[in-house]
Amino acid sequence: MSKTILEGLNPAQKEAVLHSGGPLLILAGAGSGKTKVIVHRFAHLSCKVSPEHILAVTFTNKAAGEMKERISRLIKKDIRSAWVGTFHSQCNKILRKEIHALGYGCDFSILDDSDQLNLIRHILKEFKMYEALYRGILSRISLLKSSFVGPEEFLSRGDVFGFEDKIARVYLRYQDEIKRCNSLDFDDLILLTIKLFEEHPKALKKFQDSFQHILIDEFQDTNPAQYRLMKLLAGNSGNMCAVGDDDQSIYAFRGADHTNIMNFEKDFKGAKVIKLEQNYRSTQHILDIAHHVINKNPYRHPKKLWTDRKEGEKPSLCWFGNEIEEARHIAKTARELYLKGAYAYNDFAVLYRVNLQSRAIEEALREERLPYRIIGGISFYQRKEIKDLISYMRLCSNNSNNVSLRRIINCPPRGIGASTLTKIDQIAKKKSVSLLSAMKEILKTNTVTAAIKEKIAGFVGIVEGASPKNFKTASDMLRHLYKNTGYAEFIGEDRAENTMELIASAEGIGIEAFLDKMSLLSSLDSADTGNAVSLLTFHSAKGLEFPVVFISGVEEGILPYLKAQEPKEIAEERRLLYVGMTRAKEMLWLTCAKKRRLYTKIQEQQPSRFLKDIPLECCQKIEKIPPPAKPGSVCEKKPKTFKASLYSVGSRIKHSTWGVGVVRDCCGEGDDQKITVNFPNVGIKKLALKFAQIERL
DNA sequence: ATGCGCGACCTTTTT
DNA sequence: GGTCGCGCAT
Repeated sequence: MSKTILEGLNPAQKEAVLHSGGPLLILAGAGSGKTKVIVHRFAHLSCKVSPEHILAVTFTNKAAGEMKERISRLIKKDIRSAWVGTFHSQCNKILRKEIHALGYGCDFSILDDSDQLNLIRHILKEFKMYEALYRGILSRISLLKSSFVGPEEFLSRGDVFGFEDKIARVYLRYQDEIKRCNSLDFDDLILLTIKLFEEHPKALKKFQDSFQHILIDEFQDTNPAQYRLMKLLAGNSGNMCAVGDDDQSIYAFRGADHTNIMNFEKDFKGAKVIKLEQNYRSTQHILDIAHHVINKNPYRHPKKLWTDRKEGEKPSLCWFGNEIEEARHIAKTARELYLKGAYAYNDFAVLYRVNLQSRAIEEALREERLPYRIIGGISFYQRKEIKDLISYMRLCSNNSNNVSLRRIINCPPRGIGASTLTKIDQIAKKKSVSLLSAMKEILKTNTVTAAIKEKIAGFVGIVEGASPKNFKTASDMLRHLYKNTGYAEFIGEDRAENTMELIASAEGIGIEAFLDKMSLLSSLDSADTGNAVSLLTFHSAKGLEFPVVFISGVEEGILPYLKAQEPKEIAEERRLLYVGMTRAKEMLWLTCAKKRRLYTKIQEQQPSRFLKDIPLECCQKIEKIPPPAKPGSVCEKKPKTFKASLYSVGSRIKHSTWGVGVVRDCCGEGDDQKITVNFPNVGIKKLALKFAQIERL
């Protein structure tokens, strides 16, 4: 058993896995086998203590899922019930059992960020504050919460300008409001768990005893609250193992504090520190330029990645007239590599700083007929119809959830508008009850017209008729709601399809479990299957790797982004580039454009300051491609028309002698049609349709 | 109560 | 270029 656990590990990894107990900090460079170490360490520990006594936390469901799977494969045990999960899901699990000690009901709802934004907007309106900055306000509040600054304390700090004062008032109100809704936001999940432990030592003791070892992934991304929670749980044993890389800290804007890494050794005296510097992902050339970029950052744990893989091709740096040419070059290069047969579509990734950059790239890829997928865009679960139906469910299972009620009270329109809602709100406040209870109150009185009463009664009827105890599964409840709320008639065909998909995904799942899952799910969790070029931001690229990576827009204003001004912010932008570069396994392109269209303005762009830190000799070529001389003469937007060919790119065919292959290119028309096919065991072949004996699969 | 036009506004976002 | 909220008109 123990032998397989150590198999294939290098000395540093082995040391990390075998470390017997006490605080351990693993500084794991990009591609150094970080997850492997955590998985193997978990397996090693589980030889002595049972898996339920190990707490392993990650930031994403995806990471947690992968970790679970790899662990159970390694130790050949079902660990589905083990404590391997995200910070938020672990806290949810604890709080569902223990939150009554803090005066909440255990049926609390979890607000997602659109719920939070709606609430903030509502509060601003109520305060007659017409700030267009509600997004900024929410993120301020979240930052304050995750660093333990309560509204009262924030208020007492005072400030002369009054804006902070306003935020403090909104903050206070926000906190009261969600408490009244028996709801928790993501920060509360962490904060209330801390509160529980700090105010109820017995509860803390119980979990401290239970968790004999703690493993934290992506430690550089923890915020002060998350770190404090982990320190509490580690208690005196200090059996805490944190794995992270300060060079990959790119979430400071969300409160992540990578100085947690620096503080670890202070907080845990005698902590063992192990560096993982051998990289298993990239070629030496890629590591070299990445190192030149990151090495300029002050305050980092010095480390230098190395590899014994081949040197590979030198990364390329290209410079184009505008973002369209840049995108075309990327698409063309990808296509050429693909046609050579060396790479599949999903070996390519195009990375960018801001989502709007994807537009030009998408267009170019379509022109080249390369399939692509955008990772991390708007997710299925953020669609209005999905969120609405979930809100109905939330309200029905937690009648105090005013946030959900506000969302759907007039959706589909049922004649309960702003004025009626205000009336309901006033009554709710006066009697300090939930909005739904206030509506029921109104029905008993004669304070509103009969017409409005009827509408209110209709809504209350819907909610009461859909009590969760009436249903066995989440899908039953959704089906019922979809019909009885009038939603079915309210939405169009394509949206109806989405709701069907939602209902299908809820099949056989309990209502509470389903709601938890929906609250704690993210866009990145949805399937990433399919063979396609990936388009994604640096942020979404973290933790991923691709044989061929294009980094677009390496320009001042994009990377570093315009809004990054402070040295701290610039340092984070630099880390973004570093994260991007270290995604590449074999080939890496850095591209820039002289002119770039941002929204409606066309801007002159300068090369990024970060490029100056890369020695010339480290790059294979610096291509300068001047913009076309005559703008009119170049095919502006030649709408390429393709005859619907029997054999489209990507389809599979069978050849009489070479067997099964994948069509990589089609050209010519009519009798002249030729296709390029890659036969895995034979290679690339060009076939004339007229002669070749092929059959479509 | 709803529908429409105008203007402001844009990062990144694991939960 | 697209979204979202506001204010005005119906």
